[in-house]
Amino acid sequence: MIDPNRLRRIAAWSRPLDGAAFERARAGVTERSFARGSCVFVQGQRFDAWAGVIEGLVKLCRQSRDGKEITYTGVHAGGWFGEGSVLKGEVRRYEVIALRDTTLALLDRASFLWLFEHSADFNRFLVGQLNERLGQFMGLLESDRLRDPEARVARALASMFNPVLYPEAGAHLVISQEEVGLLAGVSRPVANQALKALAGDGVLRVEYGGLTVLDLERLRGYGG
DNA sequence: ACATTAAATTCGA
DNA sequence: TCGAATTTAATGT
Repeated sequence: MIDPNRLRRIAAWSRPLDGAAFERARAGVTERSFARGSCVFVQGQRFDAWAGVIEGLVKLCRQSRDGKEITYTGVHAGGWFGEGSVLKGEVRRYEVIALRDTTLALLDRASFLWLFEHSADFNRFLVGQLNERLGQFMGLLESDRLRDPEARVARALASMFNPVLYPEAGAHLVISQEEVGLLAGVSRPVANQALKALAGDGVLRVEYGGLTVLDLERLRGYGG
């Protein structure tokens, strides 16, 4: 069974839980590693666990009929995803790909539902998370500049700096420009240009193998 | 696609 | 264990 301190470290939601709920979470969490490029969850498969990224980076995406791929969002260390599919007990509507070597924590469906039924603290976290995602998707709908690479990159990044979804994350993120491109749905060179433009506006700073956000509000503004 | 530069790794003392 | 040399990864155009 997972060490209690490790669980607290990798799962912000576990920290407010009381003794019984915390033990239930402890019993339900397992860890699993995925190689870069591998598929974590297949679209259409029945999904039975809620997942959190301990280390690495995954993207949630969907193949449309004409073969084009739509990336919903990227999830990096500290982020949890899949609550929708677990709650509704329905098949996955999207697939999850590891963009680099990644370790996930998995909370099995039975434990998730138990916490959902018995823990107000757990529900508080869930509601906050769902609300934040709703806001993200409403922003997506409003956006009229989805074709502009700068806006796409800005949106992809802004979602990864969401302070509710990533309570631990600072302003710095380790991510290559290739990974930015995969998340934003643009080529690596285009991602490079977009990042440079954003850096020129003083919204962020690009570094080797990563970037630092200087003005999150303005970064958000690029998309919606 | 190619050239450049940063970082990680290996190897020899 | 230190640092130079080599290899790998990321960036810029």
